[in-house]
Amino acid sequence: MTIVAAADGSALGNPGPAGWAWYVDDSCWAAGGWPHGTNNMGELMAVVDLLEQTEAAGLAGEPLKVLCDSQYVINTVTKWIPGWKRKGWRKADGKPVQNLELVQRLDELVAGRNVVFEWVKGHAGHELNEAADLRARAVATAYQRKSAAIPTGPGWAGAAMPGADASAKASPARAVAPADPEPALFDAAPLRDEPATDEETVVRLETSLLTAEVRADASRLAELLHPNFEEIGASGRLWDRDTTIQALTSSPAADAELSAVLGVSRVASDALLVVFETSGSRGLARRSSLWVRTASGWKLRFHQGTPAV
Amino acid sequence: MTIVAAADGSALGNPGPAGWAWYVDDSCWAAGGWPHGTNNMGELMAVVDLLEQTEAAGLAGEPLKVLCDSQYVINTVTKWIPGWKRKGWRKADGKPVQNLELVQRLDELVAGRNVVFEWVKGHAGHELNEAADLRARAVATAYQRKSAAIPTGPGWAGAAMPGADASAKASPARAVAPADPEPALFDAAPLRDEPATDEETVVRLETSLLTAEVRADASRLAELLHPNFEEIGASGRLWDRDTTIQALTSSPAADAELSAVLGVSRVASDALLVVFETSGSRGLARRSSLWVRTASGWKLRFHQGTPAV
RNA sequence: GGACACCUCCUGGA
DNA sequence: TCCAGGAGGTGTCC
Repeated sequence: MTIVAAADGSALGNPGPAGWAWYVDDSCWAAGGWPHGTNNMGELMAVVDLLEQTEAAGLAGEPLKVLCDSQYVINTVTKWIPGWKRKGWRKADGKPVQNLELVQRLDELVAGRNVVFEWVKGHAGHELNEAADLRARAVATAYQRKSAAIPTGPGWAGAAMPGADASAKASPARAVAPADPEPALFDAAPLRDEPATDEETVVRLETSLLTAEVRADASRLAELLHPNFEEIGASGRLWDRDTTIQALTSSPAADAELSAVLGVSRVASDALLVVFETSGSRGLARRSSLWVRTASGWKLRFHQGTPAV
Repeated sequence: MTIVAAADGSALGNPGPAGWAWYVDDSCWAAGGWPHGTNNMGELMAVVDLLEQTEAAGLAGEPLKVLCDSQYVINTVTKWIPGWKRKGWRKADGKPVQNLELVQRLDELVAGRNVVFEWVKGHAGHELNEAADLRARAVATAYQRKSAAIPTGPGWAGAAMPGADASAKASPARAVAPADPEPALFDAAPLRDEPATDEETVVRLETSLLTAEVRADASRLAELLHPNFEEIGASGRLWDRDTTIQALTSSPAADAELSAVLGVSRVASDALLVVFETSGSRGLARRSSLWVRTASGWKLRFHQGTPAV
């Protein structure tokens, strides 16, 4: 039989704490989210996860109907992707497509599957849509409260069970009940994808920039340096992005190491300032780095170093 | 003396039988309503009538403070009207502004008057607000019962009297000549001067920080330096806010001047990065300043200087 | 310019 | 709990 599921996303403040969910019935739904995301990331991820879980459950051959209130998602998958591919994942205006990773996952997942998308008006009383909405919002709220318990749902029952195999499928309608009779609504935050805080992320990135490995890697540098990156070096010299990448890759040896992080502060919702010290062949230097969050992650926007007496 | 009045509206069922009222004291208040109206019509009309009656009483020159629990009314008069005018009385989404007639009356009435609006939380025990609320609701209830008697209040004593004219003003304390040539001290959106861009503002502030005048002024410094201000000085020394203010005020002489602004970039919606050069007794230095916008204006969050070869 | 979604805030009610 | 009257914004695409 055709599987019918609703998918929805939520982002408090947008961007802000975000959640996604898909829902078939009370014993078959899943949800997740991020400490910081957009409404559209949520809308996309809800569909991506639905496709992944049905596939993992061996239902890739089953017709699937996805109820979705986001025209962005529906148009992405049914209209816009072919054009974007043709243009190297560029939009009509030449700028890169947003949420590219999710969009490409969606594109691959949908290939060869029997899926139809149906637009439903949001908040109009459609039962499945409301159920997905509720669960997506619950996750966003949990992230907002920095709650430990993220209500992720049972997923596709049977698929989630490591032991599930063909023999188990003898049983009725929708697979086996999980060993735990409890519907398992609230999983403790799974350790595996414990989201690092933004502060941790940025310090990790900062540290990586001091390693020879990253300094030798032009594409990694290009990922980490903001398009408008500038730097005032410890010598007082001004550097721009291209010059910096060129200089680093041509002599990547690490010449200083991070000796202390003096502070990591959020100076705007999407900007973190890291103040730290390095020590190396040229002595102690105090440094600041301004990291900003973009659609494709945290980028170093500005750096300045000053030799310390 | 400054007149202080509360204004409030009420609509049973919303929309439904509706009332409005303003209140100064038990002998000076007015109320009215409609058989069918909205809460916001009531909130607007309460202020409109207050302005009309004070004007008719010859008190247009008197400072007036309006206590109002409706953010809709306060934002309308202090923030949104200029934008609506620019867009032909359209809202952000292109649809027409609601309650247009009342809004335009309010706009005309407020022009050239010395009015301040203060938001008070509804139903939080503010005496004047409760008194106005009571009277607005009484009118709405009267309309609901199709009562013949609508409690409209005494109005502005004397003003409501048809015979009131200039000669009557010999009487009490308040009142000043309405011919007052004073132009409008209304503190919302001064239309007269083009607002500076954020970039201009921040460069001006940055420049002012290099003057002896500002460096000597602890309270001005306290205004300009963010509560979490930090600095890496050109010597490599770390400074915090208090230490900086103390050092500057104890030896405020300007020891460098701004020789070039190398860039002003928005790194977040409320954060600007200024990169510039100074030259002074200790030679050339390249510097960066991170300014962030707070409720009380732009504040310097971080500064770093590096001597240039 | 259009569309869908995600919100934020205040008030008024039943 | 539920609903309505009002405004502001962002995320995304065409």
